Amino acid sequence: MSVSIKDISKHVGLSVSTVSKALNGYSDIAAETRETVLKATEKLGYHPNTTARNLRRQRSEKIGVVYPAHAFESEIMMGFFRGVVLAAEEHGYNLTLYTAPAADSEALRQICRSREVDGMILIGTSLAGVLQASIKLLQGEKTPFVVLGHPVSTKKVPFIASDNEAGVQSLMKHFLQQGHKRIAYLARSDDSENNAARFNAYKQSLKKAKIPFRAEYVVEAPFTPYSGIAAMKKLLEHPKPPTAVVAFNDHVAIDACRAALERGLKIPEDIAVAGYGNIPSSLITTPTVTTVAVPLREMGETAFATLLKMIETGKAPASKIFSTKLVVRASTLEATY
Amino acid sequence: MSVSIKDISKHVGLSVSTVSKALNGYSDIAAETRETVLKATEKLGYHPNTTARNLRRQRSEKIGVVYPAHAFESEIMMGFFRGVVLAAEEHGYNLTLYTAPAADSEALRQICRSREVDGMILIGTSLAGVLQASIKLLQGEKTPFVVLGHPVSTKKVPFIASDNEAGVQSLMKHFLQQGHKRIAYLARSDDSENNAARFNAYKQSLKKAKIPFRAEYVVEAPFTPYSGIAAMKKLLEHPKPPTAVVAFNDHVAIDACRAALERGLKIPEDIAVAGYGNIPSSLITTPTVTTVAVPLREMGETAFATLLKMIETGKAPASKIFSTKLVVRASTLEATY
DNA sequence: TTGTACGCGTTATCAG
DNA sequence: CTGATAACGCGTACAA
Repeated sequence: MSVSIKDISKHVGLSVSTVSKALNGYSDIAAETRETVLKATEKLGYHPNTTARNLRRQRSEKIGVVYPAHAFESEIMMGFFRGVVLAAEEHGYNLTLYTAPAADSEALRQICRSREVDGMILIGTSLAGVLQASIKLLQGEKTPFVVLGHPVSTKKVPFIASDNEAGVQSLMKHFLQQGHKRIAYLARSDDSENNAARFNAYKQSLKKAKIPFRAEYVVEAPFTPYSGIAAMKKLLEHPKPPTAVVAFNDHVAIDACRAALERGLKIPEDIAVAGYGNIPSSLITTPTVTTVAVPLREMGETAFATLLKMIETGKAPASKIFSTKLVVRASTLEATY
Repeated sequence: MSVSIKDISKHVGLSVSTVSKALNGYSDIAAETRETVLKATEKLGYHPNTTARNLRRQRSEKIGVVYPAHAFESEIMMGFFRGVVLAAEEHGYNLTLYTAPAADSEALRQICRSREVDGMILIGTSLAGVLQASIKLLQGEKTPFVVLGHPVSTKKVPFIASDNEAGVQSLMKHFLQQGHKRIAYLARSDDSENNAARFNAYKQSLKKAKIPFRAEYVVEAPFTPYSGIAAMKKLLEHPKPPTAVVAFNDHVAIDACRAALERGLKIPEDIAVAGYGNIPSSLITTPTVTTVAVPLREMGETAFATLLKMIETGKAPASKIFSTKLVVRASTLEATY
């Protein structure tokens, strides 16, 4: 058994509540008394039992982070995590990890009802529908939450996302200016809202440039390691393969590059490839990958800050959409058609 | 206020304790009574308050994971994390995150005394001394803990590590067989024990091959992003630069490759580079990086399993050292001297 | 300024 | 088989 407030109470001959007050900085405690208590605290090596404190205070100073099962394989997620972790540390909160419930969201409800966290951050991207289901469920509970890395159409749910449309538009503009006509899109329908927005920007850009949309130039790359390789291979089997590829994200783009290189193609001369996210890996592959830079860490920090505000004020702050920045690298650089 | 056991008690007209027993599967409860209680539970949407339960049970079903501040930038750490996360989920435990205390380990003591976790996993690698200090402190507490990814010389502290010596030896053997005479080592003294072991294997291998050790062929690459670039540059300034480089880990090796390529060198013709860890990135860079494969995920899982055993039995299981496997890739492949 | 008493939600013990 | 009672460790109106 650890040393508790009761032990101190006995040791200094004061009541438990006096000790408690002294420790919690109440003003109605004699300076001398406080001194005595603090000394005993030091001497006995007392540390408040957070479980008991939480039970009493009805909060835990902990934030739950819910993430898709394979998050630790995605550098995008890790970028978000970094931000959340940093912000949490700064504000004296700890993080409790929960993998997103594959099917039943019952687990989530349990977490809310059990009050083991003061709020939750849902890191976006998950199998289609799962995130939506989770959101729906959480709306029925009182635990505040924010969604990170994924726009949410449901009103009143604060989310932190990047400007998918503008990001992909800048990419498309880059390709169109280079004279590309056959531009493909490697999709991730699993990541519903993000994909929808990026796909839409892709289509709109084509339309604006009066280039007909071709369904054969859209191939799926699901959220499994190296899925982009198979997707790209399929794309290259087309009799008139694309000259440029917009990948859903950098992981897919990197995979796509590998697949193209393995086919003996030159990047960007034969085919240009671009991604989304500006993850660390996009800088170390050959060729380096042109991408849409997204402030992952900052978004994570903002998600935390937003949640904190919800916890403190009880109100839902506005969602935030971060603007992006085109980063042109070798994978698209030298192509001039 | 959430619905509590008391509400159910009222609703079904049974005492609180009977309800509790029914819910916890005690055998001395009439089947019918249990049925009634379970139904009410369902109807009222009851979920046990874990904080209260933990206070009573004196445990939290949570494991603390302590990691160095920049862990989310290291794929090695992420590999460990994956394993820990998976194992925790499988065993119904949740993870609470703590960044390793930079200086004062007082925070760690607080965590132990406050009993907010049942045990802790210290993910190795941190600024020199910090991990040692933490271990020393934790030994004075009763919270069980294991160290992951870092051998520990202190007896009675269970750790999960990879076989550094054998790993680097296999790498050195590979280089020596190719005829390399000038082999360099990019060190990371911060990661004390791992580095010591790898460095030692490097030196021993040289000695065995009767190649004199040269201090100029050892350069530091601290635990900061892209530190390997500067280290490699320094190495290449040597009038007689090495023909092969053993990097502390894959991140450093990848950096080293970049630096060499930027200098216009060919890999592996001009200089061969090998790393340690077999992280995902080592497979997607150009050239792909020869490395020592380490079962990161499995190590994480084992760390968790070991800790669980400690929690359940109160005894300290043996440490485990995982054997490694040489993975030869393009960065060393074609060199034949 | 200090102490008393109670409650947070749960579980364990012991009578009945 | 069921229920009253205490206890886990802490915080806070209220009384003294």
